[in-house]
Amino acid sequence: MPKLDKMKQDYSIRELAEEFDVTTRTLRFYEEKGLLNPSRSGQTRVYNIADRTRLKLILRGKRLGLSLDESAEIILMYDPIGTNSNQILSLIDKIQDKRLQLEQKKKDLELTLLDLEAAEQRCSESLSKIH
Amino acid sequence: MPKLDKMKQDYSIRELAEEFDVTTRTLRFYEEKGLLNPSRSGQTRVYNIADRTRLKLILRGKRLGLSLDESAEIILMYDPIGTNSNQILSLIDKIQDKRLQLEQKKKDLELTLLDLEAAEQRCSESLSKIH
DNA sequence: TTAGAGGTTGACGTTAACGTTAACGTAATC
DNA sequence: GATTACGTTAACGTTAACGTCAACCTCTAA
Repeated sequence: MPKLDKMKQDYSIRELAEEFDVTTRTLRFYEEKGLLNPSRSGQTRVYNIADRTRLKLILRGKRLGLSLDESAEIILMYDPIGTNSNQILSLIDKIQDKRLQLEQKKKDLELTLLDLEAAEQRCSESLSKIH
Repeated sequence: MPKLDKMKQDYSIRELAEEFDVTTRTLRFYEEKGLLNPSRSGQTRVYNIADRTRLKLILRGKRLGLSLDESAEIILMYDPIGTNSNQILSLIDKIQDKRLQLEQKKKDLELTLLDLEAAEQRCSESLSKIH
């Protein structure tokens, strides 16, 4: 009886690259740096849903201005690696650190958005003066 | 009668560098790239309060993961350069574009924060299970 | 069987954002 | 007048994150 698993999905390197609008070189590069670990069919890379998710997180990190190393660090935080109390406690510390950093980033972002809003406002006023 | 102006403040390159925790090389580099334009006393650079503000904005941009060019672009949006309607309209467009980009960035940021929160939660639960 | 579309591993090239060193000028201080 | 502290320009070095070849495999369709 064949095991039918609708959820199981594999992707070629090209499929994944096109979906996320990156090059295959990028995917190989991420693998070199230890950010992705696709399995192999012969020589050929085979990506599964978990790899896809990791890639998504990496690219989200990039959009936030995180380095690949930083994204890798954060992704590691999502996985329950440590098994003893000390490891978990140290992980909690690291998570809180990152959260603070990102909160700071969020504040900077909001300030910039406010500045842009004000600038747009001034533009509109200039326009209405010109009539 | 000497003009006493308490607000007028000048800074040496070192003062500014130390205040913002960057190197003097960085300030000279920003000038090369057209991001700063300090006046000169002889050969020596003299920064005023406006230069300081621009630097602050550049560094804020960096923390957001913006490139220097992007920051320069944004800073230009703060100044009312265009004087005719078309220029102003085009500026408003650009401002709105940037705002959308930054809003997207903010969403990504918030997602990441949620993920980290969840991760921390799981850690805490692991801990309480260990007891 | 050959042409084409996919994959692979090197390995060198490129850009941004500075770091680093050299070689020099100047002003105060010991 | 030599050292020290600060400034200058010029130029080469460095790192991250890929781009861009080249040279090669492998399967399938014409």
